[in-house]
Amino acid sequence: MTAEAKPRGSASTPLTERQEARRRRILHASAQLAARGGFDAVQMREVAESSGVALGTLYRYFPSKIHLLVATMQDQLQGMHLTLRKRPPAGAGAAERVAETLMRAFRALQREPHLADAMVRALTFADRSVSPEVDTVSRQTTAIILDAMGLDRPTPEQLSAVRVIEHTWHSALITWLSGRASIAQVKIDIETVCRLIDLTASAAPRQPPER
Amino acid sequence: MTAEAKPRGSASTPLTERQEARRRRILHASAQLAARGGFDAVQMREVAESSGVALGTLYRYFPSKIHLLVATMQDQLQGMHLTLRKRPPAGAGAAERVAETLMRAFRALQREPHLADAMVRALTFADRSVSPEVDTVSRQTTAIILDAMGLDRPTPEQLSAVRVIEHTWHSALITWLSGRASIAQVKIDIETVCRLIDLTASAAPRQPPER
DNA sequence: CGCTAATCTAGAACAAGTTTCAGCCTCGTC
DNA sequence: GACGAGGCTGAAACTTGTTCTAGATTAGCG
Repeated sequence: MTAEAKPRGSASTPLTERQEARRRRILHASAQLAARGGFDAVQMREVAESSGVALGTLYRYFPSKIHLLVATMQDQLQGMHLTLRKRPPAGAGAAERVAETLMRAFRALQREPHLADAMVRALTFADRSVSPEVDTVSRQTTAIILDAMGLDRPTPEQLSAVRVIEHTWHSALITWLSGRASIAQVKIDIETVCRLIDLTASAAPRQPPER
Repeated sequence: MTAEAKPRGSASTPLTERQEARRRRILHASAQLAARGGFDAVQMREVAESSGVALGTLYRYFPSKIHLLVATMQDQLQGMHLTLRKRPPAGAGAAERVAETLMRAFRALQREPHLADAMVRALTFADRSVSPEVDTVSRQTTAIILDAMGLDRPTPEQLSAVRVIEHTWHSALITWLSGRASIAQVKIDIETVCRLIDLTASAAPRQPPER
């Protein structure tokens, strides 16, 4: 019942330097193990040992394996967002640009399919106790897509389209990771769903369809 | 290395009557436990005891908890498909009919949210070893949607749209189950993605756009 | 520097999914 | 009706996520 200050979340306690370093080591170990063997290879004891931290400490930083992997995803997504921003997509329409961006992200994931597996499986398996963290990931993804669309003040309709695109993105990734869809198929699905953007664009009077 | 004939899958061994009964008892116990407490409440020992079967036998019928829950979903989906067929959707366009059908299915799931949780979580968490079973579920879902569209010979484009709808359906369910989206939001997402159907309809020369 | 509370460590312990095994039972066959 | 193969049972064992505890360390503070 004491007002404990766990090193969780965002602004609970500022985290000392050593704590920040520990957290970073843990995330690094997690990503490394995940890259090697996917979700199953990320074993809490191994993560602890591999990052030079006691099991109890690992659990203090990340209250479950799912929390850990979702945090790993936040970490990776952040890097990806920065990378993507460096070379913005070149397509003419918003739909093309979003599709191009997502395909670029997809190719990045293909380079580490096991890591992708671990992160995506954790994300979709997460229950209510991880909602805040999953929500953060979702917001990051939304930001990436809106970036690609070149919007900063989207209409509700456009937000709906973006949500649907995210749904498709996650689910398509899963079907690919579990070997039920080919890379080509994922590409098609992404391109298909991105057409929704044009649909809402015509309804949104922001960018007049001067053609 | 012996050519064992496990009571798995479709056509391995015809399954005797008692075996069929066992299988049914197991699925029933699974659904019941799931309906009570969701994914976590489906504990293999409990399923075994509750269906009057030894743990080893349970594992002979369903090689993992995920297999069991995916099979449970197949079972439930089949029932749902029959129910839905009885009263076909009444909307004018294919998009409306699909949206209506999915919303009807969604309301059915809302009646047993814990069961929905267990099934959907299992479905998205399934790895490659469950691919055939997950694929069956996917085909069942596709059949339901095509039914609602009133198609029996869809174009590749329409199949893409259906796949995207399925993606959205699964992912939207997950966000709802984990409390990150409201029922209203799921409705909007479904309606949004269903607009894709109209998009492909105009491109498909089957139903001439006689206005 | 010395104190106190919080944090960290090592390790045991627990929970639930999964595997294994010895022995009994059932089914199809002769 | 006896036989043999495979299926079923009961129980123990193993794995990995998670929790708990006692003692050592560390951080912040007077």
